[in-house]
Amino acid sequence: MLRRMSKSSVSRLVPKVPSVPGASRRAAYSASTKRALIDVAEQLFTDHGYAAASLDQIVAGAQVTKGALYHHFSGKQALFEAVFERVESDASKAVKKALKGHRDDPWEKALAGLRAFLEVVQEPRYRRIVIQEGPAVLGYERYREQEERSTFANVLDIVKSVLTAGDWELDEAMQQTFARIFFGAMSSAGEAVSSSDDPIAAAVRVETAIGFILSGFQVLVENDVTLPNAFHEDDSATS
Amino acid sequence: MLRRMSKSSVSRLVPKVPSVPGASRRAAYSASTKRALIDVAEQLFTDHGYAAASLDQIVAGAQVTKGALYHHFSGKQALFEAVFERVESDASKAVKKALKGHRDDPWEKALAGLRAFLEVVQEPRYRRIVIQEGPAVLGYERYREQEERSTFANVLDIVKSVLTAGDWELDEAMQQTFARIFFGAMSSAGEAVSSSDDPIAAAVRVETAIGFILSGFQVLVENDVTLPNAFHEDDSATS
DNA sequence: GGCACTCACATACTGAAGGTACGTACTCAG
DNA sequence: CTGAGTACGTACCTTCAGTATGTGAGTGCC
Repeated sequence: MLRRMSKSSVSRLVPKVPSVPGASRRAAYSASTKRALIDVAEQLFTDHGYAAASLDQIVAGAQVTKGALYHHFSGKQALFEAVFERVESDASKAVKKALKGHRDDPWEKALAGLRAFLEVVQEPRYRRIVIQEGPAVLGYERYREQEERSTFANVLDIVKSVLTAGDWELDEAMQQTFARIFFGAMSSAGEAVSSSDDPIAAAVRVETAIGFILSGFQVLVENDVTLPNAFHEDDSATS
Repeated sequence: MLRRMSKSSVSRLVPKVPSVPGASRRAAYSASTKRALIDVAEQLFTDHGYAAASLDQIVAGAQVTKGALYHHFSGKQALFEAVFERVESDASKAVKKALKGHRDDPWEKALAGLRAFLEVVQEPRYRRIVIQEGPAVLGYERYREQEERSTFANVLDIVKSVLTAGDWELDEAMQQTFARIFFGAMSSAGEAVSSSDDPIAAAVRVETAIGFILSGFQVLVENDVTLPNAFHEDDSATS
């Protein structure tokens, strides 16, 4: 029973060795198995969800054993986190790419970002891994840390562009608040789009609605309407 | 070893028997244990999350055995769903209560609903069970069905009030879209509020931001600006 | 008022799945 | 060439959701 790497080395590892030429062969093999684990895990997590995807299935799909998995990851949750980061990273890149070339008109930039996000959110892996399972598996704290430096950063960027369009002086906290609101709006809208019977029509409706909201914003900005800072003073009129 | 109902019947069931006078004693006992299970499950799900809360802990807390649990519920998920429904129902009632007496001014109604929701969303049980774990445990489909007839219904009600304030003719789908967007915005904002270092200040910021967005709406409505229906016709200007 | 019947549980067990301890072949520096 | 460490594989343990089955207290019926 000593035919250890008979199948795996031939059918999976060998074709992917020249990924990083500078590194040693062992490191290349190691990186390859790690990628294979993440690949298979992403697929199974997307298809069946976190709880229903067993580690046995994952390691079988990657043609390794649990020993390999626990060598690369501290546990199932860490593996999920690796998958999560990659999906998030890809999504963030896609949105960021769509944002290029809109440095001049922040409103166009916002709409471009919205369209890109509505595309991303229709990917099953993003829906399942990031939106649906992310908060529960990672816990809201870690979930938020991850979002903070990827998709949410994009939204914050857009929001800042739009807000500064009217020469506004808003503190960081208030900008974050606006970004949170729009981020939540887009996530929810995105979910509605992707789970709709007619995603295209739903996406159009979302664009229309958010476009309208942005129009209201624009009108206020152009008319130099400031934020109702009265809220900051006291709570005099609590019914 | 035949002291079966020695502890349970004395310490827990007896004091709650006269809950439903008309029903038989057996039914009263049964309802009492079911409630106890839901109570304990709600607590443990809130404190430790769905996965980390074991059925053994739950039945121990309710002073029953797994036989009782599986008599009342088909499984762990069904128990969670019962908890979910109650938490959602309570939240919905709280918001609905705050909405009363604002039939005249839809804008005030919206703000009142917002404030009530921001209160609700700070309850740990709502955060954990509905927002954080709900989508993952129930699956997005069932999650949405539940929301549809409770909290989301409230938001839809508010949105319709606001939209019809300007004598608008919007189809149901478009109203639903607006409601989805605001619902997502409020959920996300609520999460930000409840996980903030200073929830009160965060709540004020959210109120300010959403109030501002509503102001933009109001301006558009009062100036008879219609929705950009051009989106519905074609996609002529896709960059 | 006795009696069968059923409901509302309790008890004991099973299988699956995440995690761990330890062994081993292969690689690479020297 | 050789010792050391890496990158796994193997076997086992533990926890936990779910199941099969038993049983006594209520309840309807006569």
